[in-house]
Amino acid sequence: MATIYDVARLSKVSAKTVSRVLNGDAPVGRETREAVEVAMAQLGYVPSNAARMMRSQKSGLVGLITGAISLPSEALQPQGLPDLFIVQGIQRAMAASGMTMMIADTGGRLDRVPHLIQTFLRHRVEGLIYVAEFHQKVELPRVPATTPLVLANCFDAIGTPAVLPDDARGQRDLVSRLIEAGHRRIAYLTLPLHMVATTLRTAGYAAALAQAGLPYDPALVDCADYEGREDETQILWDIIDRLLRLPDPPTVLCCGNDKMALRVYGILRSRGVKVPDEISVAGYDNYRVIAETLFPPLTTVDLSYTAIGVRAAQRLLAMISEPAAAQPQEDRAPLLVSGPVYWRSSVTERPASKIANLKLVRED
Amino acid sequence: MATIYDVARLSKVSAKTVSRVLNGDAPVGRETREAVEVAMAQLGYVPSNAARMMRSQKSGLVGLITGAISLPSEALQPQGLPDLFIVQGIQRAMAASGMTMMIADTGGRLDRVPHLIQTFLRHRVEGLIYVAEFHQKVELPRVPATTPLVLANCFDAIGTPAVLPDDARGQRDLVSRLIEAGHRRIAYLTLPLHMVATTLRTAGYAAALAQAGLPYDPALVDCADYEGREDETQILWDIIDRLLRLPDPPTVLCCGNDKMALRVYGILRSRGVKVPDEISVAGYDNYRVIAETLFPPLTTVDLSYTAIGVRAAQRLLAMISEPAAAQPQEDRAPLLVSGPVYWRSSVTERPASKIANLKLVRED
DNA sequence: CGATGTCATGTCACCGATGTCATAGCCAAG
DNA sequence: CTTGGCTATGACATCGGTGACATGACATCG
Repeated sequence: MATIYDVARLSKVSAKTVSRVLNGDAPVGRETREAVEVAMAQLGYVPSNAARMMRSQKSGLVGLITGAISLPSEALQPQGLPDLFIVQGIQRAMAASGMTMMIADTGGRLDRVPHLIQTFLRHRVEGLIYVAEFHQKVELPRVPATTPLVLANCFDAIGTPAVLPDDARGQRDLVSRLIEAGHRRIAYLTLPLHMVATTLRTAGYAAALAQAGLPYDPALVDCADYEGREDETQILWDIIDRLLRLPDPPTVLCCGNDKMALRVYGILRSRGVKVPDEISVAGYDNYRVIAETLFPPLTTVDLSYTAIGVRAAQRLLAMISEPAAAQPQEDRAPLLVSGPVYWRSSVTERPASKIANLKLVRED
Repeated sequence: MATIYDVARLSKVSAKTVSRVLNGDAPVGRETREAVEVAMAQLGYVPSNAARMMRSQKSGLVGLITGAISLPSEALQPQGLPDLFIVQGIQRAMAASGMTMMIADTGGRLDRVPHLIQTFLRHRVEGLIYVAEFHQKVELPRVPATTPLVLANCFDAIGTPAVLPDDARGQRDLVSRLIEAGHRRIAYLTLPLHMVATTLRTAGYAAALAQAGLPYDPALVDCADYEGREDETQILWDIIDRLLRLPDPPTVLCCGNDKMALRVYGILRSRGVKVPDEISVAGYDNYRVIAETLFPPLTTVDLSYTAIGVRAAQRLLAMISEPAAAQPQEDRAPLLVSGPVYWRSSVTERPASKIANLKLVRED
């Protein structure tokens, strides 16, 4: 591959002048510049970042580590989608800033992370982002203090800057909206209890009720997702059965995520309960493939993973450009990203009170 | 950041000896090695890839370009998932080979590709992979012949090495399996006609029928996806309505993808037609969030994007290690990747012939 | 016992850019 | 006519490693 010296020779100037043409950091005579440009084009010259980096000590690189790492359990949903959306968001923001991204994934093995970080450091990345697959607590190996690190969709015990979904607010917004629409008996089918999102969203659910002066009825809240269990559909079926038999049954089922809502649709359908005429259903994630395609389309909360990615990237870029130690302490707090409620026809505006109940009787 | 000279000074040897410890490419005395290792640890030394690259002329990098680029139309499904799975596969294979991946996405703008390639060339990537979002024909700017390029999920007019899903075979396998299960009237609801996958899968559908000696009935094949049209659910409804009213209606609906199958479930449900008792449904993609979560779970064809990614990476690695021009011409042919049929309970083994028909009458 | 080979290590140039400093030409101000 | 300032350019060192080659100390072999 042609070097700057080849270009210099061909255009009969010094290498330094070619460098000046490349970087435009000093005046270059018009004719000289043109001659150099011709020579570069003719040779197909592409400057070497490696050489440039050696002098300038700036790599223009950021490293991204992703992977399905969980601290508590190893058994997760085998999806791994959210992190990919986050990656897209990060990529977008990084590209806009002129940074090039190096990406590596752990393939689920936490023990590989140190090695990946090492690889990135060899390339002298100017910053690192770690992306988790779902909102969780992580524990990463220390990275040199000179290399800024941002956590996306996760946080750690030592206060590393993080960007997180605002689960509490999302669920609260949704439930508030349901209450506005006239719903009073709102069931909440949660994701596994050990998940951070579950805790936060349940709090959001409770907050919305409290704000509206409605009672929190424990009978309406149940964990409906025991990941990996064979009989998960059966569990969900039983919970729905129990809810529908309540003396004062819910008029809407809030599901832990859109995927659960999809399953709920199937169960309700096989019981002959019509959505939304007889009971409303809401999800979480705005997982469009499901939410928009389901019939009727699903009311849900947007969990904009892309936005989390963008914010994480911006946060990292700020840390890179700033004098490092100059981070005010409020900047250490996690940044919460929230998305809007998407109101679709799976929820009625004026709930049909007890029709679901009647239906239940007919079914039996 | 500490350099090799710092390590050399601290451990009282020459820089070259430190280099030998690092690379293990020449014998180093036991004590010397240990002293060097101690010094490296003490200084937190991380070798600079840039410097190494300058001498060795090997970057250990591969570039990956991804993005929602379509040649024919700009209006696509806003999903962008497949390419991300492919990226995961590539990443996995690359990591296994010791390569580091740089990734860039086009954000949908084809005109950015040259710039991205330029960036990669500056980093002296040893190879490039271009990943498309769905099976399509693309037209990329020329890259220097010295940098191998592989296309994943797409192909071009000039025979660039490619890795593609075997759509024809996948659909043929599925339909053959349906025929084995006793189905004779198999409807096929295709994706948009301009898509490469549609042409190939329709051919696969026809091939399976031909192989079994069954007639190809044009009345059973229809395009059910006019992307972006407002009334797409209506179109699908009308098609299903027409199919169910046929004198000899289908016993199974093969959908262009799992997402369409999800929509079909909704329509059938609202018509009171039971799946699979009254009619069977099959999808394509094995999009697990849908296929496994739907009730009943969906029979579909696995379109292993991850495998496409792995194969593309392997192909690129082969091109990198080989003497380049030594590619036999059969290696120029696209590599087709096929996945298995996932047989789930949305399809009956012995179809209930005309019950769907009766149902239709009742509904009216 | 000298020739040869292997081990362990060092010296030095070089990879391809850029930063620093020098220099030559030109023009305007003093 | 100097002098200072600006433009346009080049010489050279340097970034942090590695390749080529050299060297000294031993061990082995015929």
